[in-house]
Order: sequence, then structure tokens, then C-alpha cells
Amino acid sequence: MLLVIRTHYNFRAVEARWRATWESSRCFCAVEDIDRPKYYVLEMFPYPSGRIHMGHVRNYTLGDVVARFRRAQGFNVLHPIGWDAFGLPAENAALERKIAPAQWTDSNITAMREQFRLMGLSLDWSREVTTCSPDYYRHEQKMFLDFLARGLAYRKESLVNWDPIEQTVLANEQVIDGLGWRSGATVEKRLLTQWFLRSTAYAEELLAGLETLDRWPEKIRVMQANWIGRSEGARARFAVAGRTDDSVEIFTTRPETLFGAAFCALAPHHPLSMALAETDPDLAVFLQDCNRTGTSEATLETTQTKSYRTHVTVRHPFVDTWELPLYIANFVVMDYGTGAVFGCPAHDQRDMNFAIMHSIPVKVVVVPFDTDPVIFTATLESSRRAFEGEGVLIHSDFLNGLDSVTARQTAITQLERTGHGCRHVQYRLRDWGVSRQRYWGCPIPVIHCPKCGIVPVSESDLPVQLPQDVDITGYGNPLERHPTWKNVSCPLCGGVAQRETDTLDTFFESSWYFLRYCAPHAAKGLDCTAVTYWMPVDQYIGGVEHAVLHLLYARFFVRALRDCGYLTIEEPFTGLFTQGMVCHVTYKCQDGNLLHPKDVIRSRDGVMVRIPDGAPVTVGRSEKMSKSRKNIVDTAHIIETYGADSARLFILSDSPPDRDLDWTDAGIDGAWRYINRVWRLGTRALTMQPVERLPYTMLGPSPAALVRQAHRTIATVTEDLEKLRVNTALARIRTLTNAMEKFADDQVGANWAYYFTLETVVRLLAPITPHLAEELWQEALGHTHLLAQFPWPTPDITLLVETTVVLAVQVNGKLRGTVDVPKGADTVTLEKAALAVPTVQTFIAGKRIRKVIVVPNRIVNLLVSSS
RNA sequence: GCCCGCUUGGCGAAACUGGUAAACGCAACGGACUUAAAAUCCGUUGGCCGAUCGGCCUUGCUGGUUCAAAUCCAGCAGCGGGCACCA
Repeated sequence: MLLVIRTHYNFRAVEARWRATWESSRCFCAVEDIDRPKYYVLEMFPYPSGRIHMGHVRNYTLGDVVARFRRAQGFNVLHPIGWDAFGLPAENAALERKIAPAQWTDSNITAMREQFRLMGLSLDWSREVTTCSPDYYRHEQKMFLDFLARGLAYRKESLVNWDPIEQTVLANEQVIDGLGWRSGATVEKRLLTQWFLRSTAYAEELLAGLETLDRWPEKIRVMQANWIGRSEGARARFAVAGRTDDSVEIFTTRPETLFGAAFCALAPHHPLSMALAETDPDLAVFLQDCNRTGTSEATLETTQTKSYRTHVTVRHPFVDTWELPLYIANFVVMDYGTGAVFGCPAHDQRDMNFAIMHSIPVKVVVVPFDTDPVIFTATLESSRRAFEGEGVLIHSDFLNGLDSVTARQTAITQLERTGHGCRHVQYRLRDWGVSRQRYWGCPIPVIHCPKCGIVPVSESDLPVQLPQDVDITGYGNPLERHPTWKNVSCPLCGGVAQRETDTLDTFFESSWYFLRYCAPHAAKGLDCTAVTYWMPVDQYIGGVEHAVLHLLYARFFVRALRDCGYLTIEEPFTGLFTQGMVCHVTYKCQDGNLLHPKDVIRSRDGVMVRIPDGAPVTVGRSEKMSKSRKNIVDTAHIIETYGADSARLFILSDSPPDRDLDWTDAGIDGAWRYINRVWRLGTRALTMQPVERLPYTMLGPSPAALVRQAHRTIATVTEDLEKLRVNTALARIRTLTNAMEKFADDQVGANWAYYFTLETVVRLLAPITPHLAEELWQEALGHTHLLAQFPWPTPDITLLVETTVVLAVQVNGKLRGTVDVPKGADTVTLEKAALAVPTVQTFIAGKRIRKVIVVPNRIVNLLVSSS
């Protein structure tokens, strides 16, 4: 059918048509094929909030560009999607709207699935996975049991944020300025027995593995390395004076400063602190006081150092007769190292501050190299600035005269020899607490039996399903309060027992969903053949906010699964791309209230005003789109007005994908205009005489130049897309379409050159604006098969070779002219050509040429001096 | 406090390994078409000076290396991100 020439592209009809064709042809469904190289591209799966936002559009469009590009390159592409469906918002919705979390989640998924479809993404919907489905979480319950059997899952007491009004545990994000987000009650710290995964067992491996991730952003690797936080040092034991059984074990990175020790301090939750409090009522009060401190960052920042001097003293590990005071201090954290420190005021600023507060004497044991110890000591004491650098040891018995690096090793050796300590590598990384006292999560499949203790649910009883009939009130844990669900008989003794009512952290589901996509309907959780074929993910794309938690948990989880025999890989994601945020300016009217972009319009004078009354509006800086800033642009509305291709094109234009992007109305208009320009280029092909393919050598000069430019564009766009530089790829394509618009002549082969160039543009645009490309491919170019299944173009490399180059000519380093020269010309020819440039001659006339620098194919620099 | 980034026209940006700074786009301005508007098309657009040809300056700031620096080095400033009583 001939295309009717119109000035406007009917995106509604075109997009709907090709979407339907792709879907019915199932051309995006992946099938394992060991004869073809695979490519696994994955965007971080969405939480089903109910609507897709611009961040999603950016994320999935980028992924789709990669998927379509790699598919065209001949890879067997896996590009799946699913839903990260457990989590707190569903419970909030249940509370606010009296709708069951499952129902709320389901209807959100239905709505979002439709919105994703409208974007024309080349997703394999046959592999859709929903994490709140028992078919999904039954497998992670099995994994949990395997972890438990291997000692990778365990229980221990841990501090949680406790809301005394809601009688519930709060996540850190739910604690705002030390208060519960809903109740406003002061949040307390409570010790609760919780489930943990032993992620610290993999600290070294997770750190070393970062070295192999050369297709990850450096920034993310640094963040993970810092998070894991490896420190080398020693543990040392200080015996408690007068109590033969008790000792205080500390960790230090500076064991060489032990002779400068002035005190020891314990965390309030240290077992010895608790033990001492039993016979010391003042200490008990102090410990209670410490528990009341909030956990938010703001609170931590303003928290004063609080400490308590106990009645006991501890003995120095190197000098048995030397006794040091023992403090309990709130700045010592229980879950790092041993929960105890020794204080060395002269060489640690925080210890110095502590010493000042408690009038503890300062003993200098390290002086900077080539410095007088007496003068230095005096200066340090008066300035009250600790010296934390390297230097020479003094007043330190067997360490005297050593440099601090050597002394560190000597001190450790001595600790080990005397049995008072040992070398130790400490990580900042903590074990992953996976317990949540929440309803909408995966139930932890264990049973608590008064006789048998913790009993795993037997495999045949999986999944442990969430009850449907829960009452979500906002108080306590709904599973705990459910009348019958938790009551079961013990699988071992058959006696009365209770289910675990904690559910798993939602990061648990996201730690293995990418494995499930490989065989989403398999009876086993992981199908070994499919996982071996598809994994690892070749290109993972998502927001930088997951740089540490999700990406680190997943890396740990895959290793834990490996050790349980599920798979053999180590790193789940060999390529990672972190996209920037989508931002928008904020609008504020004079009363200080924020206004939504749809309530604001540009007046005739060019200033922004409020829509109903024309009241002036101030434009604030561009910030990440969010409800609270009222700067969200509605995705559905944009797609409805401009079409998916325009939205995709805009979001990929201009800004490099890893940087933040400003959403502007002008920008989306510009994308829409460009789509129409390409459309018109397509319609122009229809008016041409039937096109006959001509060999390049028969083309006239101008058609030949266009064809050459098309080949060059193929080469550069391919290179750009390999590196996800979509903005520059688009700039190249635009340059080519600009040339097409200007191209008008009747030289030999003009029609062929135009047709070929149009075909090139269409093929290069296919990953970016797939509907438009498919339409032009079939309707304007006359192809009868799907472009979505057609190979990527390859440039004719013989046409990429330039015969001439523009030589820049500088005089004394300043550009004075250019000249066309044959490519590869020798230096003598280049120098001659350079000297002949008229604009150059005016600058060298009457001057002496001292030196000539010739860089073939690039530049000639003439150094002249007057006279 | 510690650790990372980043800084180029009015704006988003480009520039391979040090070799013609500002490609591509947005906005703006001028023009064509139109009764008019929109759409479209054609121009101009880093700054300063100069009638034109042209000249001088210009990649956060100050220095350095080099025939040549947005790019490399040192110091400083500003912005952003991560971690944070981590011993």
C-alpha cells in the first residue's frame, strides 16, 4: 500500500500497528540456542507502584536500545521483565484504602504492564516473574533452608528501631529525626532476635571480585570497596583487674601506639557493659539513656559524646602492672570489631577530645621523622591536636626508635608471642539482617518448637504461603496477630509449635530474580542448563541508588547459591550501567506553595505564570522528579500526546545517559519535530523513480559523497552504541539526515544514493525509535519482513578511507590556515603545502623559520622569530 | 572528618591517544511562505575590537610541562555524590 504524503506522522496508528505485529510474531521471545552467542540485557525490575515514571522510561528505553541493537547484531538476546512486588507501600495502601496488599499489587501490575507495552519495548513477556507469587517465593524459601543448613543463615540478637505506639519495628527510612514517621513517637532501640545471612564470610571475595568487574563504573566499585571497608590491624586483650575471667578485647589499626594507651572504652551493648550494670545502678541508668538516642543521621550528627567511668580497670597487654581506666562510651559501636577500643589521645583526635573531657594524661609515643621529641611533645600537648601520621616511636619500650610501619608489625608479633592478641583483618561490612516484622514479604520457612528449637519447614511443605485473611491495622506484625496462621505442629516431634512470623527483606527477592528469568517456569528454582546458558547478565542497567545494597546483596547471594550447589558463576552482572536521574525545574507561586508543571504556562512576556489567574511563578532549580517537589511530568500523558518514539527519542537525546537529564517541554517538542522530519524524508522516497541499485563507482560525485557519509555514520553509530553513548549516536544520525535534506541533484545514482541513505538512517534509528523505523522500512523502503528481525548494517570499509585530509597550519602555535592534502602525504610535501597557504604567508613574511613541526594527517606548526 | 566525581557559549552538550574548541540539538534573533497564525523552509548566533577582508581573547581560578593543553602535573575555589563517632 502506498503511503499517503502528509505533513504529520500519525504515530497513534503506526505505533499500535507495529506493536501488535511484534507481539503476534513473538519475535522478542528468547529461546536457548547453544549455537548462537547469547546476550542478556536487564533493567532493574520495577516496584509495581501503579504507574511508570520518567526514570522508568529512561531505564527501559536504554535497555531496549541495547536489546534491539544486540539482537540486530546477531546475538540471541534475553530481555525479560518482572515485578519486585513485595514491600511496605502495599501495606500502607492496605491501611489507607482498605484494600488487600495482594489485590493492590495485582491491579498496579496490570496498569503498569499496559504502560510498558505502549512504550514499544522489545521485552520477552513470556518470562514475566512476580516476586509476591508463591510460585516465585517458594524457591527462595528453599534457598533460605539451604543457607540455614550450611550455616549461612543464623539468628542473633540485634538492635532495631522500635515504635512504641505502633508496636512495630521501623526501617531506617521510617525514622525521621528520631521519630516514627506515622506515630511521631520517639523511636527506641530494642534488642530483638533476628535472622541474618552471613555475608561477612564473603567480604574478602566480594572485595577481590570487584577487580574483575571492568565493565562496571569505577565509582560503583569504589563505593562497594568502601562499604566492605577492609582494615588491617590487630586484636589485643586487656585483662580486667581483679576479675580473672573477664577481659576486654579491642581491635586497632595502630597497635604500635599501644604504649600511648590512656584508657579503654566499651560499647553500651557490650556484654561486659551489661554485666557490670548488674552491680552498678548508675551504669544501668546510663545504658538506658543510651538506648533512647535516635538513629537518624540528623540525630547522630548532634549526638554528644556520652561516657561513663566504670569502677574497674584493665591491664595493659604489654605491661602487666599498668592499669588503665575502663569507660563505657556511646561512640563505640557494638557491631564493628569487638565493640571495644583502647584510647590513645596523642595519636587519635577523637581520643584526644575524650582525654581532654576527662582530664586524662596524654602520652606521645610517635614523633614525625627528623623532629625533636621534646619540642614536638610540648607543641602537641599545648595545641591539643593529635598526631595521626607516621613517624618514629618513643617511650615505647621494645618499639623505641622504630618507624611506625615497622613498629606496627613488631607490636603484632609481640602480641601473638605473649598470647595477648593477634593479627586481624576487620571489615566494615556487617552481616545482612533479613528479618522484617512485616506482612507483605516472603515468610521465613522455619518453625519454633518449644522442645526441638528451630525446625526448618520440610521441603514438601513449601511454599509457606502468606495468609490472605489478614487484618492490617498498622499495629504490630499482622502475621503475629493472625489467629491461626502461626499455629502448627512441630515437624519433628509433632508437638504444638509456632511458625516464624518474620518475613524476608525485599532485597532477598531481587537478589536472584535475574536467575529465575533464565527458566521462569521450571519446577526447580534454578534450571542449571538455562542459567549456564544465559548467565551472567551482560548488561545490567539501573539507578545509582542501588550502587551498594542491591548490587552487593546480589553478588553475595550468587556466591552463597554457588556454595549450595545451585550454580557455578560468581559475578551475576559483568556489565553495569548506572543511568542519571530525570529532573525537572520546580515552580513556586508567591505564597510559597509548589505548583505542578501542568498548572503553569509561559505567558506572552516569556515569564511563567499560574494557569487559572496568571499569578507570577518563580522557577526553582531542576531537581529529581518527585511527588514532594511537585515536578513530575506524567508519562502516560506524554506518550498519549507525542507517542512512544518521541518520548524515547527525547530521553536519549542530548544528555549522556549516565548524567542527569532535564525534562523540558521544548525538548519533547524538538523530538517530535525530528520524528516528523525523518518521516518526510521517508515520504520523499516514494516520489522518486523506481530505484535501481548502482555500484559505487558509477555514482556522480554528490551521490557518492552521500553514500560515503552514510557508511561513515554506520561505523560511528555502531561504535557509540557499543558504549551506550546514545546521545552522540543520535547527533551523527542527525548530521546524516541534515545532509539528506540538503541533498537534491540529478547526478547519476542520486535516487539510489538517497534510497540507500534513508535505509541506513532507518536501520540506525531502529533501536531508538522502533515504530517509526519499522513503518519507514516497510512502507517507504518497500521491505516485507520485520526490521526488528533484520541484521544491523555494516559499513563498507573501503569507503571509510579518506583520500584527503584537512591539514591545520599553525604559526607559533596559533592556527593561521588550513589546506587540503592527500592522506598519508610525507612531511616534506606537508611542509611545502603549509608554507604555500596564503593566510600563513602573511604571518611568516620577513621572518625566520626556526623550526617546523609536522604531524602527518593532522597539523603543521611553524615556529618563527622576528628579524 | 574520610573517600570519589564534576566544572566547556544563554542552555543540554561534542572533541579519538595532547594536534583546527564549541559537532549535534534547545532557546533567541532576522528572513521566506501565509489574509493571519501554526507548521515548514532559509539564514545569524562564544566574547571583545574592526566598515569589509580580518584581528585579539576564550574550556572554574593560579601556576607548570610541551612546538602545541579542555585533555597531562601541582595548588586553590565552587558544585555534586557516597560513607560517617568504624577504632
